[in-house]
Amino acid sequence: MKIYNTITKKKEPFVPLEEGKVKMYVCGPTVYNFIHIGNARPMIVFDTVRRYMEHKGYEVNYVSNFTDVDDKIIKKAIEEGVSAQEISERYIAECKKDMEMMNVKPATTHPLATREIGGMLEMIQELIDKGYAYAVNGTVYFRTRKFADYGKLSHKNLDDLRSGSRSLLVSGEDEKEDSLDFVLWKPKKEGEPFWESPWGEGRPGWHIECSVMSKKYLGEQIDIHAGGEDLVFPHHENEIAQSEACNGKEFSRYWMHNAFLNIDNKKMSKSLGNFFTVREISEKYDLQVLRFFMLSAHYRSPLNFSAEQMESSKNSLNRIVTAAENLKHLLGSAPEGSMTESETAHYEASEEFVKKFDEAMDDDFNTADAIAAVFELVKYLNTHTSGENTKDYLEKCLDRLKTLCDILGLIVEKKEELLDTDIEILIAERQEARKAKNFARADEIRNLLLEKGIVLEDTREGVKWKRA
RNA sequence: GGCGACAUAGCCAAGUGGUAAGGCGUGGGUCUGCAACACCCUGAUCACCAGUUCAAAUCUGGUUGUCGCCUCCA
Repeated sequence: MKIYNTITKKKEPFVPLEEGKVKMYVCGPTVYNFIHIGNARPMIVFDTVRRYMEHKGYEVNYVSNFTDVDDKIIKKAIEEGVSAQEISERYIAECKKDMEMMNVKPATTHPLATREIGGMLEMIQELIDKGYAYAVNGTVYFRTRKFADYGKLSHKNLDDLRSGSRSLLVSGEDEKEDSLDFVLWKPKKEGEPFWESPWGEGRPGWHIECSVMSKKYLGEQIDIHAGGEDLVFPHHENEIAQSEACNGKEFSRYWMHNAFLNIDNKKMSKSLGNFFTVREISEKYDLQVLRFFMLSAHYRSPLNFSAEQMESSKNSLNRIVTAAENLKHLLGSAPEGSMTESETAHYEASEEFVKKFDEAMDDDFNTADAIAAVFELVKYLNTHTSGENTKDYLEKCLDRLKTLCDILGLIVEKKEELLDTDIEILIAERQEARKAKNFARADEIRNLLLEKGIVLEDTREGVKWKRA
């Protein structure tokens, strides 16, 4: 398995710190509103990474935080006249609902920044003791000049950064020893949530959260640290500085970053206002469609979101789901017995697509290629299954398809829902009408059901129905 | 201004040295009472120019274009 590592700019073979185990940290969202579809990309992408690793037999300890103290949360709380905690709790709950609809597995641990203040105070103190941080007027800064490797992740030229930021210097910033120094602890402002600290009442800087939570739940060294590409600098660069200065060892072996999601070829951002929330999308589409869309491109390529692409994704996903449904339908009337010789041959031949799928995923999680393999399997199964096949064979085929889809987190098997009695009666009546060649009545019933969201299909093995 | 990425059919998107996967869409056909599903057929020489090589979408240089980071942001 190869992973593209931002820090080396190369695909590297994945070798875990501890055999059979993966320690993975993914930077989570700041919860001051419903998450938007840009937030959803890393969630879906890295959930898929996790699923594939688990499929390969790794025990994955997956940690993803919620940043629940931040200027924007405070601003929103003031607007609504409620506490910051109320805001963050509300949107954490909503975020979890969205994740479930996208079939993103809950993390092993979802730590909250506000519950980890103690650990942050400890790490900040340790950094001060080691000479990597200093306090000025209630603010604690990280001393970037002291950390020799500063810039190794983002590959920035520090002198350029310094001269660039000199012109941006804001008042109050001149208390820093160096323009690149960043905040570990900031003093409270009136009306803001705060905690006691040796440097005065205040709250932690953003970067220190992740260093502390990663250390607490995964240890001083982890296998993979992931997030959106915008986090490379400064967030992840700063995390490395904090963690490595404090712990004296390499923080994370692999750094993974997903590219951005654009909307109609423009960058999406909260400040520009051109964003969709996941919740909005869920009103129009099953979020499985969104998941499929996200996986249809490589995670390191920019992806453009548009209505047209969602329609296309919907149809594509439908092809896979239909194939699974067809298999299940055939299973209903399939004869018992073990696989015949030709069935065995076909089943073995379909292994080729599994192999192609694995190769794609092994190559830095090339989900676009993996999906192509799924489609090839779909076509193969569509062509090589019929009402004459044995139950054994059909079950194995369905299982093979489901296994691949499950790695991608795509649900192809809808829950069995009982038909309302009324609908059953209508289907039966339509069958009578068809027998009597009263097609006008048959079509009338079919359209009636369609309006209720029930789609009928007449197959050789009887009438199939599904919800649109 | 500094750093970096990308440019493949109508749309999306793999492929990084040996004569272009897959999906959507389009058009035609088979099946079906019709429809749906499925299946078959239908499409690109890979932004442009120059070079390296027996051989390049794939390497090198240049041109043009799009985008990202450098500031809170997934």
